[in-house]
Amino acid sequence: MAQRRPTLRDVADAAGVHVSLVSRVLRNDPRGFASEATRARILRAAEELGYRADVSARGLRSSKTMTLGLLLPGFSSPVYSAIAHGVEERATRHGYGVVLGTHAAGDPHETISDLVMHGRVDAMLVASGRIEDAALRRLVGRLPRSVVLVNRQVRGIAASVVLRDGDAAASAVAHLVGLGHRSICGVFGPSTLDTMVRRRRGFTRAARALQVEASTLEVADRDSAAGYEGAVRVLRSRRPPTALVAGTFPMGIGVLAAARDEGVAVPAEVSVLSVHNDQSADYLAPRLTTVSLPAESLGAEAVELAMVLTSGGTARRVVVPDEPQLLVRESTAPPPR
Amino acid sequence: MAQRRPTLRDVADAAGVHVSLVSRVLRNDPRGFASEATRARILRAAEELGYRADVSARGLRSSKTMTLGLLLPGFSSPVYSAIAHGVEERATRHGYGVVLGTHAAGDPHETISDLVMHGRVDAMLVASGRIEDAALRRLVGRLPRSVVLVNRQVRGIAASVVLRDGDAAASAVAHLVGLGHRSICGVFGPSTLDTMVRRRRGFTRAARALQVEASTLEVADRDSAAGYEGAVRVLRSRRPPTALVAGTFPMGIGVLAAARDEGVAVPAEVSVLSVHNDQSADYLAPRLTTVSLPAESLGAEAVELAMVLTSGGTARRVVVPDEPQLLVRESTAPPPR
DNA sequence: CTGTTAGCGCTTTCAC
DNA sequence: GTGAAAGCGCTAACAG
Repeated sequence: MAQRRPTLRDVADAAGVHVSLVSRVLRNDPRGFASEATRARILRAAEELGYRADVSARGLRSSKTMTLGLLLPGFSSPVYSAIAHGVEERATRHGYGVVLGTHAAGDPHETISDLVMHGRVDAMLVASGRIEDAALRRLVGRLPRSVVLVNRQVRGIAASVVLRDGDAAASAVAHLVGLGHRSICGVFGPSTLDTMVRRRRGFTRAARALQVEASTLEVADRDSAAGYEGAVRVLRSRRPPTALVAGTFPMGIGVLAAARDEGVAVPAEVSVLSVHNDQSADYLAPRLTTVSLPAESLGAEAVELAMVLTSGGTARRVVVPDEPQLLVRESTAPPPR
Repeated sequence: MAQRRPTLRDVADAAGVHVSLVSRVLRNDPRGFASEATRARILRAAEELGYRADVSARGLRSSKTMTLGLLLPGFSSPVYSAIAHGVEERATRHGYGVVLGTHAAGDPHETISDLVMHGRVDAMLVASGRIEDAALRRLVGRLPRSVVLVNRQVRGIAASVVLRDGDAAASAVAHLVGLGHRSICGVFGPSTLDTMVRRRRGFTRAARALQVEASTLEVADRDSAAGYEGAVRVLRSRRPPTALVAGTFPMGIGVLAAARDEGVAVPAEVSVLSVHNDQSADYLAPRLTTVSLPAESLGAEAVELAMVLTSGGTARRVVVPDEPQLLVRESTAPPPR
């Protein structure tokens, strides 16, 4: 039991050939066209011994670790979980491993440089909104072809993947206007997060295009507490809107709670809607209408872009094309009167 | 820019010594007591060059990858996010990396064996409830000292870390009984998940000890939908209980929604309580009373146990000692009448 | 078609 | 105290 893992050597011996040939055959190296007979023998031997290439050895020799680093600020938001899941799944499909780096409290630089500088990873996927642009640019400057921004764009950094955040917000506005609303307020997280900026822009643009009165409120965070706080302020204002758009799903939960605490009926007196969907939307009171964005694709596409980069391709800005999906539930209705 | 990473060789040259000495000094190898002077020179050179040992090379030579594998079924439940976070944080503190393996759809065996057999990791932390006991035992049989079960115990596998699930459920019962409830129902997920089994046992034991009427219902899953479905059945039964305990937080959300849809007021007509807490508890209607369990510690303790194992220590069953915390919010109250 | 020969960057005996 | 040399398991030139 627990014997040592078989090496290339073991396979070669079993097949009666040289290790290098085994290596080539197993990797489908173009220069390794063995005769059908030996090829079969090698494959069988490898199979029988349960041979798996040692990634350390391979990495050392070829300086490809077959590993991607994923930097997250933590798992505070369901979006991060979705990204992680999408990344892991797609990376696996390409034979890549994923090493996790979070930096809830700590210094993101430390995390990144540890991963990259120890030669642990071939590329870094950075899905943290909290690192400043300048710091990010500095980092990318030192590691030109191996950083992909996820759910974020930064001037001067070419490789990034984002969703149609603006369109999602616009679609929320369109839905409300279709219902008859003429006065809508958007509650968004801090404009240091570029998803929030894009959603706010989409919101404002759509409102202008549809000629409705629209205001936005920026709050300090993008969690339920921030949504709650923002909604309280809006609902207590002199002329409250008839509809509220929350910048994130957790914020939507907060907005709903605020309306309840303020004694404002949803959707009878005010409609509520959030950008981004979540499983639990169906279990809120009332069930929250949302605009769904494919967060898992974000991870998958980021991996694809990383694959392109590591194989010498050129960086691009990717926008995941999936149309935002409006999911009408119970929290939106025509305005009162 | 983007120059190649400095090697041991570079540091040695800069310090005017041999690589082997650098290696020993940098690792604080007991056999490497350099004179204070050279020691200082080496340290300075390494610092200046920004030297970081290449993990592949180190792994190849010492067959220690300084990497832990974390197997999750996905990020379906917030508990998995918490575990991942706890693992990552603690592993980093020990200088270990974490590679993620999920198997939402795919074959968990593939994931595990890929990770382990490619020599990617020194140990595997298995936090999936979905793999069958037998399969797990088989796996551990082949990799004796490198598998740690997280949030799960399996007969025949010594290394595991769990929380005080039973006590958490018991504490929920105690709270309800203290409020005056005499008829309580527990809705738990499938008994193939041993957290569910432990919670159900704790529930039943506490009810018996406190001499109240208690029944349990097993539903097919442990998400909001399952909680909803279970609660509907309970609330429509001939003699519904005055209180419901949900086996997980998502189930608690579902139970709340079911009560609302069935027209049963919470907490006036029925009290609801969940095992496990979550941020969003404060934003539900009504705010959900929960029993909090330290899910992040689960990850941290699993890493500690893995450290023990990889350094030749003996496997043990760890129960994270933290007392479950009852967080009373709005969903529990004395029974009607 | 297949084998030989060098290392990748590091740790680890064993010398001096 | 420090250096020399070997080699972890693999891939990549170059031979044949």
